[in-house]
Amino acid sequence: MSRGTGVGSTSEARARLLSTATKIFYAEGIHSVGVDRIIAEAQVTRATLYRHFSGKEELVLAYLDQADRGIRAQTAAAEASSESAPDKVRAVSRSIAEGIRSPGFRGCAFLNAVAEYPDPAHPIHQAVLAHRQWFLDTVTELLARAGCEPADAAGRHLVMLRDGAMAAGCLFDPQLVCDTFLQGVEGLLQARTASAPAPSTTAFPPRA
Amino acid sequence: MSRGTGVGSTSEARARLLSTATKIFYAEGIHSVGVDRIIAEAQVTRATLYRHFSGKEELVLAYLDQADRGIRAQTAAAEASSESAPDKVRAVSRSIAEGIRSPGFRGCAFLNAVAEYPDPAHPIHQAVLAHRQWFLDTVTELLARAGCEPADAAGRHLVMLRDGAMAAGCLFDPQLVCDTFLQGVEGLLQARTASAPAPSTTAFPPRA
DNA sequence: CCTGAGGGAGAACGTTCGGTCTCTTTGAGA
DNA sequence: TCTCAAAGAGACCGAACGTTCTCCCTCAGG
Repeated sequence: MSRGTGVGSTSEARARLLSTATKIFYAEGIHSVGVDRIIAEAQVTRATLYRHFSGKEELVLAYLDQADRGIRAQTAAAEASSESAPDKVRAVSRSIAEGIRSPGFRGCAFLNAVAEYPDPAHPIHQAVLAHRQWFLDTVTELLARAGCEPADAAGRHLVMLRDGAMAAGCLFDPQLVCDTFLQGVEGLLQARTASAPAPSTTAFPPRA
Repeated sequence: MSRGTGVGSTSEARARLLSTATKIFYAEGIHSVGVDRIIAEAQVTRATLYRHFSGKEELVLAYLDQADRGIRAQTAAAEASSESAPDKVRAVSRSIAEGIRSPGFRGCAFLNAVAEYPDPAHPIHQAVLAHRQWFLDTVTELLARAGCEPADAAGRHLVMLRDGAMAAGCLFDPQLVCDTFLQGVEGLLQARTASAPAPSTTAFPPRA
């Protein structure tokens, strides 16, 4: 009844469904949440869910797709915020750290999802692999332009630090995790580049 | 004598149950595996499971406890295999890399479990936190004896690399992940130790 | 001998799961 | 005005979930 005013061509119920699924799947996991819970919280009937998605699996895929788009946009924005290639790497790393520090952080949505779908042939598993491949490629390209040699090894190193930071960010003190991560990135940039252009303030040798 | 589900029980059926649960939970996750599956594969009846464990949750806790004991033993063995403190760090890291390279590797049992139990108050979540705290303390102590300063930052850095390596080890080429991890550990040791030269020229070996 | 615990076999519990169904109401465009 | 897709409401399905139960067999210790 009093649902909404000016309903456009884009389905409002579908948007509510997806945003609710995103919130709950990320916060509580996938297998442990039933569709009853999602339709109740989205204030949508059962039939509406299956009108927009073929099943729970497609809803999960839509959730991951939305997370993927969000991360790509966030990364692009961070990349665009700096001029030099090394500073682009730093900006992307800082945006990752901001995510870890933000309230409600529950780790990497993709690492969490793949822990629940270990079968490599499963569509959800493959969606995670695709996202990770994009991130590795993006970051390797950035490091190459920053003069890191060899760029692929540097890219794997940066991804490894990110994975560790995302995994630990909701298990340890997020601030300490972010500090460790950003120090690691700085060390990586300085050690792998020949010229070693440091941003005057923070260096790898720690403060106190 | 031993009432309830004491750890010291010497029951043959219980051992079969636990080893089967370990295998299946690690390979396929926890929520997605029912007790029917476990009792069938362990060739044990339903009643026998509930004679030894109060429920599925206690079985999961026993699974994690067994994994914890295994990792502690493996770490102790690696530690004992070397003389100098820095070499002990290298030996522990190498044993981690061996695990990642070994067939059937499906990531860190604890990171996988905590992805399915995000609630910090849940006993399973807390078991993961306890294991991680032990590992951080162990590794920090080792790095302190290796002359790393400050040891706590170095410990967090090493744990972050390990977490990243364990997370990626079953998503990328394990060999590349191990190489990246061990290079990261070597760089950490050389950069954080006062005695080592550690100028940024030779901090990270460019290529193995 | 008897006893009693451990285990096998399996029925059954109530709940929740993901998914399908019918029927009605709504609201915007032709 | 009429039409039709979107959405609500909710009954319903078979299966799987974790759990409890009864009954019977076996075998070592008293």
